[in-house]
Amino acid sequence: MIIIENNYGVRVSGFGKLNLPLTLDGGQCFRWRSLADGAYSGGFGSYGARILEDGSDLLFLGARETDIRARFIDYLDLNTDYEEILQAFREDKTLSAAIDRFGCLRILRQEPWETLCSFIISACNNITRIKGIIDRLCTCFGEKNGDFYAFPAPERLAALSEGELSPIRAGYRVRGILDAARKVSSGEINLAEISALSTDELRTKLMSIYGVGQKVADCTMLFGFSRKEVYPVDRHIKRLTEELYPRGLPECVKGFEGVAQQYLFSLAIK
DNA sequence: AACCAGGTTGACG
DNA sequence: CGTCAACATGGT
Repeated sequence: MIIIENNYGVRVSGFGKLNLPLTLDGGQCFRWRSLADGAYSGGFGSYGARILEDGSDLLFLGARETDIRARFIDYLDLNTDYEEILQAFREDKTLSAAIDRFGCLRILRQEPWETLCSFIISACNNITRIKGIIDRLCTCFGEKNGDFYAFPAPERLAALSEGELSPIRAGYRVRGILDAARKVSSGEINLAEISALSTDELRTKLMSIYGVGQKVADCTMLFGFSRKEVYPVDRHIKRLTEELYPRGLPECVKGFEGVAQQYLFSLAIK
């Protein structure tokens, strides 16, 4: 991979392929939006940026080079070789067609806290509105870094009452947000420590939070703990899986069920 | 204007 | 165990 800084920003090349629009705006995360010029503006944690595609390169604007090297590259999972994974998926007809259509969808390596909180909000909600709620959550309670509002820390949210969270208009999901913030900030759930747990133990831990069932726990594990073998089942994936794979997932996705899931989810929503 | 949205919970049989 | 309504809000 090559990373060079020039007057405009930072150019990254030689990382293989990436479907940037669908990776940043395909339901894995909720803080990016497309601009009129095709660039994506947004961020994660306390890091904001604008990302522009230039051929097979990426141009990062408005972020520091050190953050791009230390954070954004990993966030976009550019250090992972997807060729091998997708090659195996070719054995399945549906996935092969999805790869032809969508190219290389990468599984973002997001922060556990932001992912957990985001997917609590996602419950029985549509993506447009999820984005709106998270936007308000960040502008109301996140620290401002330049023109980007950081995702609020659990300590900040834990100090709030349900009433104080009403401006974000998250409805009944507020109770879950607060329970997660309280358990995480108090250390009752240590996100760094539990990242070492097995999938089943990790899921159980996450599900001890109010508003976190199996689906939200699994999305948190896939997108926030980089567990690519986890297969979150929402209403779309349930329907598609029963339809396509009544006798179980194909052997060729083993170990990367979560990646396959993201292709199927894209088929369902696009 | 009705139907739907990347569900979860608690009550009931 | 499985089913089911309630939950708060607004996008399409």
